Amino acid sequence: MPEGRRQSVDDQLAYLRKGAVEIIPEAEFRAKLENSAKTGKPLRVYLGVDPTAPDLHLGHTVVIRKLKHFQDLGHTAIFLIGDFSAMIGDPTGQSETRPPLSREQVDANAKTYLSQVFKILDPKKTEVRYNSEWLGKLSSYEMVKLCGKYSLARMLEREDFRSRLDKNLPISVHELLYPLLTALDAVQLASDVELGATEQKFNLLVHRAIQREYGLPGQAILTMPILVGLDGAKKMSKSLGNYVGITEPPNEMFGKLMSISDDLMWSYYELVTDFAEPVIVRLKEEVRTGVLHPMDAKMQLAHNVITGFHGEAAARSAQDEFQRVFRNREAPSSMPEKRIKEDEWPNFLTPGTTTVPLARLLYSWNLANSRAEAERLIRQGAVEFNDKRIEDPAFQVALADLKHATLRVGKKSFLRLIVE
RNA sequence: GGACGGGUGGGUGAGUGGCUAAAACCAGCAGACUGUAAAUCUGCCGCUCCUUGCGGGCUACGGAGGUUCGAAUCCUCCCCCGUCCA
Repeated sequence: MPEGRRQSVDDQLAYLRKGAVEIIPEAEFRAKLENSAKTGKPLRVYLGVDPTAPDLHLGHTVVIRKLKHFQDLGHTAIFLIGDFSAMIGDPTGQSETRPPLSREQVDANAKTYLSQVFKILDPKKTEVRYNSEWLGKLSSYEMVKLCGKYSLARMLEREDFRSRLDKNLPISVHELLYPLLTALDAVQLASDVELGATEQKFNLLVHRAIQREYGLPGQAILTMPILVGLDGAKKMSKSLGNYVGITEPPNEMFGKLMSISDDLMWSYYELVTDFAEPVIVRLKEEVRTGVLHPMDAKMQLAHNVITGFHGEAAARSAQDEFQRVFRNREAPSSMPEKRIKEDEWPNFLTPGTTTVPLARLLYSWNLANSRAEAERLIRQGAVEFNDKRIEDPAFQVALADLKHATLRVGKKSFLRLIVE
């Protein structure tokens, strides 16, 4: 829905509601939109993100895309980097206390975050703020005053704390401070709306409550679903390894997106593409009735997502490559290369021979995490050397055979060797 | 500060002196089947060395010592977590 600056409130509402789980309170949110339409004053909408990891993945983009929607409608998008709060650690969804991040890590992460966020948001129209700006100089007096505005019982209502308490797991006192401190962001920004994933609901509501304590009207909150990771079970996260990073190369993205289950595909359509709701419904129906092959629907999804980050041409070639390698089982058009100088060979050679154990090569080239694993892979038939499957774990490769050799490990790893 | 309970491999969690690189389950990896799906089935799942063998060596049950031919299992001290009491 491009350039909807002067759209009706109903249209805005419909657009903003797509994919959202909850808008609290709904009526107030509508009133804010109406008021904004009347006065011509854009709403101040913010999303706070703690730079806890250096890279964004598709899961992060769900809520960033929603912020983008507000931006499209002419409202003020504020991207808040929690450079201070990241050093406390958000207890949300954590079964244990987070290790604190150092200043250096946070700064480095914040930097890469922004460049990635601007793949989605319009940098010229985005207000970027850092919460160290005000939290960094908060006095202990103000801190105590802030703590006086919320009760322990209410704090402990929160699911994460409850369950940890029940399971006799530790909760550090500083973790209680997290929602309170970040509430000052909402106060400082004088936000009308705050966005977040559903797991942030508690924090967002605390922010609203504290804003009112500080004499502000109290923001509306809009929550988005958590994107399920590639495994189809847990939330997408880097540490679980079930993610698609938004800076990943197109081929990588394509393969990862194709590996999700058919069921999961629809929530990806919903949350990480701009296909309109009716289009998604139609596709779903076509797959159900057998008009459209689910694999083709999934390819279209992958294509669309990749186009957003890398452009149409890259998406197309990723798709071609995918067909080639995985459907037609051909070698990839280009594979990673390992260059090695001829005079380095002696390091590998078995003394007194001119051969080297294949397992050792796999390990040295990072195709296996250990020699033991390399031998395992060979034993299980996962390894091809020059298109021939090797099953002897003690297989020796002759030096002469190594010039312009290719290695394949499993379905996804290829390596071309170039001896210079 | 006191009393009590607990800390095992990526996770959950068995194991109370040798048969335990450590049950079981989950996760993960590979192969088969496919649409590189999912589900399912089969195998693997600490590191290392070689002569690739039901091979050798090393490391591992919070930490450090000790007892013992032998310790995840017993003893001592320490660290960490929780519960109750103050």
